[in-house]
Amino acid sequence: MGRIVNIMLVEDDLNLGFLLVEFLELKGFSAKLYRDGQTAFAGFQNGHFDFCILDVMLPKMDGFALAKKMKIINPQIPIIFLTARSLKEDKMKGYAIGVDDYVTKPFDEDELFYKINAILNRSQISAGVGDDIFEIGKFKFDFKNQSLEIENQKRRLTERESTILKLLCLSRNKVIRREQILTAIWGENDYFAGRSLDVFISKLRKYFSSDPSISIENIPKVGFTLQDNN
Amino acid sequence: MGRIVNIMLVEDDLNLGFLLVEFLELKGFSAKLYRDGQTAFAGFQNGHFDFCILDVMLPKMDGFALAKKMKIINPQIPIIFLTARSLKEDKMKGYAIGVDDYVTKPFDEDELFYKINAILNRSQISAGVGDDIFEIGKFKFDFKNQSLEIENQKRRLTERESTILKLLCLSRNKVIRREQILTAIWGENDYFAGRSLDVFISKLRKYFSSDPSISIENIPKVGFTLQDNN
DNA sequence: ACTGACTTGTTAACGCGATGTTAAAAATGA
DNA sequence: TCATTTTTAACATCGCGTTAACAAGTCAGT
Repeated sequence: MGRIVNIMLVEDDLNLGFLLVEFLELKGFSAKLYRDGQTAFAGFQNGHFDFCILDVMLPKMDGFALAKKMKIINPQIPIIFLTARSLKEDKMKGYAIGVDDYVTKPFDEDELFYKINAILNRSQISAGVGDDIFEIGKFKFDFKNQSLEIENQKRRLTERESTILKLLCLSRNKVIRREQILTAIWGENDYFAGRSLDVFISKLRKYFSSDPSISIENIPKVGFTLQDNN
Repeated sequence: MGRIVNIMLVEDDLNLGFLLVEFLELKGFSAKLYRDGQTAFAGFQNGHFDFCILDVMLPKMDGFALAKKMKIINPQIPIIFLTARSLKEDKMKGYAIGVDDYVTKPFDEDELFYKINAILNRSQISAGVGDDIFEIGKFKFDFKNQSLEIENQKRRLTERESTILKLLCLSRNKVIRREQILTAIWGENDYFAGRSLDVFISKLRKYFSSDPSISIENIPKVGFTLQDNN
């Protein structure tokens, strides 16, 4: 794993924030600072972070809510909470969500660094986001270029189409939950987001209809699965 | 496979030691207590532990030395240190060895429990523990993907079917009470929920009917048991 | 062993929410 | 402005889970 580890830092105290970013970069990480929960979540949807350090108290959306939504999109993402108070209740709440560790302010930078390493060593950071090119049956799907090729036919996909197809590809032959797609793309899973998703699934099915060995199947009340029998 | 996690506990204070073993077993782990570094290391060489909780101050061989030797044998083994003092140098020393976390005495048992889980969740053995894949006779039941395979046949299960089957698997060859299933799934155990359960049991029996060594038996007025004679 | 009340086994039918699909409206962006 | 993409709407369909209905089993009391 020679790749640089991307860390998301969410902290509304900018003094502390910049200090930490500087420290993390000194230690060889790439760190990006967000100052409230909402923009952080937007950043998480678009970017590709390997690790998150969240203040618990945040404007717009608190650390718990933020962590919960991020865990829906990527249940594996390691998260450390920064917290001023060390109430047991708070900690239990965090651990229930799946938070990896707590660091109580004021904290020691070196200790934070070692905790990050301890967690990274144990989490097999998914082999990068790779080249984003997927082989699906006879098709070749290029996420970056938003194109879907078969033999000499080449079709352009839209933003939503390719994002959804990528999510399906990343868990090919496994079930991906509706909720996960909805949170990843729309941030919310209300009724209309759900219907929109169904529309895109319908479109994707049409694109793959020429190859019967590829199918996008519905698991009622749960989600979808991209089946590739090759 | 829902294998039980084996924890090694090394603690020379026997009061605390027994208390912890009891707590860990209550939480569903299997725990073995050692009271000094040497015998612990001997036990580690012979036994098959998934997780270690070490006191730092130990007779014969201190926690650091012990951890270092264990890491040589199995670099992946998760280790948590129990420590009375919270000196920074001590912690750094531990993290340098590859320790996963520190817990400072006096500590909260629940917090220890959550830390263990957090570490297990991202460690590789969790791939064997929390993966929710069960072998039932010749069948392979994948809870997350809601599929039941035998040889080359693959059948999709519904939400309810798989939830109930998972409960049965978790107490395979033991009795699971009707009430327990009803509360877990329907939240209440009224007449109709009970009848629904019977319907699903009937369906599951049908799925397993091709393998006579698997049976779901009723214990009248109590519950069911999934018997696997292999 | 017989009865009667209760529990469980099994199959079928129904209702309703979830999904499939197409088209129109709204948003987006040059 | 127009062209493209996305969302909303509208209608059709499907299948899960519940309920019903009946058969079979269990057990206590006599």
